[in-house]
Amino acid sequence: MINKEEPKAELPRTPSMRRRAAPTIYDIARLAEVNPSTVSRALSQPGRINIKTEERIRAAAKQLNYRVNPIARALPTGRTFTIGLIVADITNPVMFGIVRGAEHAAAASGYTLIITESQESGEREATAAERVMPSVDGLVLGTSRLGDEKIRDLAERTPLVLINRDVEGVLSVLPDLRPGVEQAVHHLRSLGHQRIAYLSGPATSWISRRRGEMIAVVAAEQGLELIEIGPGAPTLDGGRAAYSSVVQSGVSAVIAYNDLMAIGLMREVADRDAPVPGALSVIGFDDIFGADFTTPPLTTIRTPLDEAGRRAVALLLGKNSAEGELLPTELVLRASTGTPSAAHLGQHAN
Amino acid sequence: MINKEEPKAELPRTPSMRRRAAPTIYDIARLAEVNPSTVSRALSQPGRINIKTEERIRAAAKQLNYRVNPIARALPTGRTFTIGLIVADITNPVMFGIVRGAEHAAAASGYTLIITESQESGEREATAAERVMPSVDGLVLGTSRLGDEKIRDLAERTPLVLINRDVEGVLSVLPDLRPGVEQAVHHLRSLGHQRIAYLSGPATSWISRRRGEMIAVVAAEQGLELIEIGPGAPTLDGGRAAYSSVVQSGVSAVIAYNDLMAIGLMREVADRDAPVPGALSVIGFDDIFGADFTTPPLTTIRTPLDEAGRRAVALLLGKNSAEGELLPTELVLRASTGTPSAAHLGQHAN
DNA sequence: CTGAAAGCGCTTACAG
DNA sequence: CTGAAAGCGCTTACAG
Repeated sequence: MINKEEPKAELPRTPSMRRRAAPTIYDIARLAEVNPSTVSRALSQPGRINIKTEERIRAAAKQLNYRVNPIARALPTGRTFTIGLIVADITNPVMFGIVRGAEHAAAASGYTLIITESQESGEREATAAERVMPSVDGLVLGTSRLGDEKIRDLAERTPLVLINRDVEGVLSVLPDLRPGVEQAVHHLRSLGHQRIAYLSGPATSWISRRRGEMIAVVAAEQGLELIEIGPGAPTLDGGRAAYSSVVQSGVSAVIAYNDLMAIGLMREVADRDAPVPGALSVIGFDDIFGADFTTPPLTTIRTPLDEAGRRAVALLLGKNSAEGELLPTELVLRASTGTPSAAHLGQHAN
Repeated sequence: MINKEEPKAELPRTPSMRRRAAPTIYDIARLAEVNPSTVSRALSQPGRINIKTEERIRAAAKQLNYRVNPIARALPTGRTFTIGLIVADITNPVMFGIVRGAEHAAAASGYTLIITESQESGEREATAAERVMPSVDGLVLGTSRLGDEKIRDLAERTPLVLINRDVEGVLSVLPDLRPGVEQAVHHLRSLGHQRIAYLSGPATSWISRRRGEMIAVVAAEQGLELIEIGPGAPTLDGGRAAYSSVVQSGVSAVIAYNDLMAIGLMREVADRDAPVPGALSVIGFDDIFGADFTTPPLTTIRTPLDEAGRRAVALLLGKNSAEGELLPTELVLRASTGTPSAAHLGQHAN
């Protein structure tokens, strides 16, 4: 489609838009007076052939400004040197960290990243995976909404690493939620909160359930009453939408599934002219870009997103120095948490 | 490297990690009892062959759960159905909008996006372009740091679209800076500012120069004195670093190259216990995610980033319905701008 | 409409 | 060490 376009009359793109044929190993072979197979060896396995010959070939390649065609190389070898990353929603800043870490790790190993979006749909995620699989050496599912079955099925057909998701027999990079959650719950309790809520994310999100479970465990340990609200969309709007449930629940503090929901909830509270943290203390998860820009700055449980992306790619490439190791979490104390006031949002629900 | 790894003894990944051979058109041909070339036609050019035969072939393909191998298809056709997007820095939230828009537009046309980062280096950008070119049907340079020469050279070898950069004879998507800048400058003047600064971005950024030029033109028209500060890194730190120059300049308001610099500057001012906008009014460019989270929320000149990414891909794919049309800009009024106080940051420089 | 063949640009056993 | 050949999974003139 691109190349078939007739040049528009008004645009002077004479040589532009018309692909110049790239030199191949045959061109080099002719120039260096060797067999193409020798060129291939010289270029892809340095040191394996006569040094003189190799030098001659390299010189010819340089002269022709030759670049290997990765597509042509991929066909016989099955190695594409690209990695597919599938995320639920690129719009979500949580992904930025993962994308960035994954891109850097991939680039550092000479790999290219292909990013695809599933739009929070398991079905679309499966389609995307199938579509991209033949072109990649492996897949990382950044925020899978797929069932365990399907994930195992994919893992049988291609190297696969999961982020924030645990499926028996499949590689994954997972956080150690306990330290961050302990610090958060302890922080709330020491502030005087007695009744708190977990605002959960998408029902299909494994990590949302895990976060809720860990909070439940720790809240019980520390003698706090916990109410679960949700599920909701992992977005600003999802957080805003939870406002009335939060009021009804009678809690004085909420830990949201992620920073986006936390921020959305804070803004809804502010829009109702109630103060944060006076009327409601709010804690998020992730520490995304901008979490410290909010008013008040958001207290949040940081999970190292960059590191997750980086490690997922490392696992995929077999550089699994840290295989099985959990990523640390920690509470980042800012200003969205405080002493519950007598007039907190949920007081009349008691 | 991935497939060669010996399965670790402790991991029960027997069939996992070992690629199951995918079915090919030869498998289908055998099953449907036709020639492979017929299979190819049936699948890639529906309606071109006998309907009965086509149905038989489709049934066989379905039964085998066949997916075309895009790499194998790309070799004879030269069409990869993927697009390369090169950005200076994925870390920069400005890119998020572009990436998102580009990804959506690409996906909508059945294309896959490859993202590469040049890390603000023209040299690395050139390398990335060369590396990725054989695998893509076209390139969009999101924030090119390349010289005009090199860009033209690339454009001669592959379909290419520029964002925020104008090079004769090369397709590009550009903003119409005037309305946004006019509104911003007028806004500052009506607030009582008389002496303002433009905090410029990277010296190699074409759009940074354009923004500065447009501000200069409009400031002159409206009778404001303009000082240029910079160049600086287009980051939070770049904004912070400009603090002392801003103080020295004696201005009461600054328009920064982008929101990141604007936010960085605001935070530096706040860290010095000076109020924004009292001590200094600050305006950014772009309206990135989080620009409305800041304290105070950032007044900024919005440029539609998603739309830029989307349109760049559309141009690349020849769906150039809006070719040559400029993207609109507008001032988003928030709270980082106000009346200059007598005690503004730059007062003693006068 | 369909088959047989050649070719896309590489890699890699197999000989010599 | 190097050449000649086959093959990766497709597509597409060329015949029939």
